[in-house]
Amino acid sequence: MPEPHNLEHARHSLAHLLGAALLELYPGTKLTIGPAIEGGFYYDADVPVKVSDADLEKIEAKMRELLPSWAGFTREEISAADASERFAGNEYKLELIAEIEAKGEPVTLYTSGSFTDLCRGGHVEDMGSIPADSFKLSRVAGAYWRGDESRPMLTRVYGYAFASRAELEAHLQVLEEAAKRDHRVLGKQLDLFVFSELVGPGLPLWTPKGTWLRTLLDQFVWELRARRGYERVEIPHITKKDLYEKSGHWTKFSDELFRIKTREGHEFAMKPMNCPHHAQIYARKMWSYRELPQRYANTTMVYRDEQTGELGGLSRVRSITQDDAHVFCRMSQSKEEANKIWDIIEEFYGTFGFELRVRLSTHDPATPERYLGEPSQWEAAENTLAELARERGAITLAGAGEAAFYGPKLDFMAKDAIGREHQVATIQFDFNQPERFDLTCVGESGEPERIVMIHAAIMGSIERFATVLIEHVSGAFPLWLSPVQLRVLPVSAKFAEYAQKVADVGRSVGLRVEVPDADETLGKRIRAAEVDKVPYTIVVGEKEEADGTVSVRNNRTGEQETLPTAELIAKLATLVTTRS
RNA sequence: GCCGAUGUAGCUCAGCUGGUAGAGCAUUUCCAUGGUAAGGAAAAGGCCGCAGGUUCGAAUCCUGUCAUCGGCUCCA
Repeated sequence: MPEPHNLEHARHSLAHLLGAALLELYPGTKLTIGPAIEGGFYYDADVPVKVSDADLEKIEAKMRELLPSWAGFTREEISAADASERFAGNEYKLELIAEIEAKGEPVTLYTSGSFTDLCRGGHVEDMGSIPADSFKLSRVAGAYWRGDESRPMLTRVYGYAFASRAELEAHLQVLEEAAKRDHRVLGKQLDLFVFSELVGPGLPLWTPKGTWLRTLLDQFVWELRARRGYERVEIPHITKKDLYEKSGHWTKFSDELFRIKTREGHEFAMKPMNCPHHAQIYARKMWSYRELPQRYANTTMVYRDEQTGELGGLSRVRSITQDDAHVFCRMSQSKEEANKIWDIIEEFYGTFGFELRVRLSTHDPATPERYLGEPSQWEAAENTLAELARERGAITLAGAGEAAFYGPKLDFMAKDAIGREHQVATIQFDFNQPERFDLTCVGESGEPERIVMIHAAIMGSIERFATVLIEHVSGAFPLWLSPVQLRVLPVSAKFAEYAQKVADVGRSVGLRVEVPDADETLGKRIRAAEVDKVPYTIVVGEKEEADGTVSVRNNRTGEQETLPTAELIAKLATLVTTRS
């Protein structure tokens, strides 16, 4: 969302102030760049000493100390040569100056207080307009110069900045809310998955409850696919390197491949993707165009040797479960197939209340060498996708240059309950693998015809989708997806038998029901069900047993009612089958 | 992988400047037999991440290592 223009100026001005503070506190510091960002600002500097989070207070104090001596910013335009002299010894600024000069832009300096910085502008008129309590330094981090990992690592200090103290605090509140929804916290609390130091980083272990979640999500996707003619396939998790040499992935993925050498010296790899395997299933025979499309679905793990620093919770792992599917079809069928996949995506994400946005990712005509295949083929495929988007009335973002090297795609972004957007599903056309594996069908004329392959992941990866979903619903899954759907609590042990009877009625229609021992007070057991985010708690005692009823408590709303057992169970069963 | 921080009981966390560990919740047992968000008591539970080093003595200081977190780079 766009923020008031002057707030961005305030943030940028505060970055200057931060730079000045760093310079004063750490002599020998070489400043680089300090932009405004969403929510605040940062400054990247080459600081000769180690700066840690503990120093933030000191830096912030220095900023507040300097602030009153700053007023407006004065602009000064100087020659590149003068600027270079002025920033002699600061190779970062010199690099920037050279770039500005090369672009033919004016070299400008901005001064406030006693601090002058190379800057293109965009400041507040008066530093006095920035409340001293409207900003807060948040953390120190490392960042590569120019975002290039082959270049020096700089010290980056981040700060939050808003128009007022109240807005700053509101922002911190939002962050706190997000932290409460953190899938790592909820995953532990709800007992969904764990990591073991013995198993290794990025290799999640799924508990019984977490496995229910995975299974139910996968089943849902499978139902949507089965209705559209997909068939399940299964493949081994390792393969000879030859497969990836042929597919072209051996070089592209080489750093990420987990390699295996057999005792006879043959080289294998854990699969980092499934498409080549699926292509080999397709390639098993000659196909008539009448038999196409062939649609193969396969939920399976792939393995990628991600750098340890990139791993985090479930959102970035080394064993990734993809709900992968590939459609092998003629180009003329591709639109209809993409349309069907889109239907699945819409129904799937709609069920959870995600708002979707679509990006049409096309090739960049300026760099044809980055793409494989005929320009005419690309154009046709991109037109197909654009047409489809138009027909569906979707608001599509243009993503020129965002295509994969092997074909254009539609990328879907889902907005979650607290407004964050996540890239989720994709529909990708692939010209590369049909070419490399010589995938064809026999057309009407009896001649072989090159086919197209469509990659169709709905969740993308179950791990990543699970993080998005857990945080979206804050751990309170809809009934159909809850690992435990119902907890039956007898008021006391006297009614344990009746509680079991009620549970059995639920289980007979496929509900997942728990009946904990009545060895704690009722209040405590009700609280436990609430904390565990079980959707419904049933309480039974003397009255219910006599009437054949149950008292049910909706743990999402706190409402409760008493009704005949059969009636409640039938109601819940309906909610489950309709996924409402 | 890089920069910074953190690692103490199953979980969440105390443990000041070095003198070999503590709470709450969870667990187990006993009492209480409960009516819609925590009844009471007791017990058990720790290679203070791991390996070295400094020291009479290390959870505490130093080095290395592993893991986690916040970023960077990369990515489903």
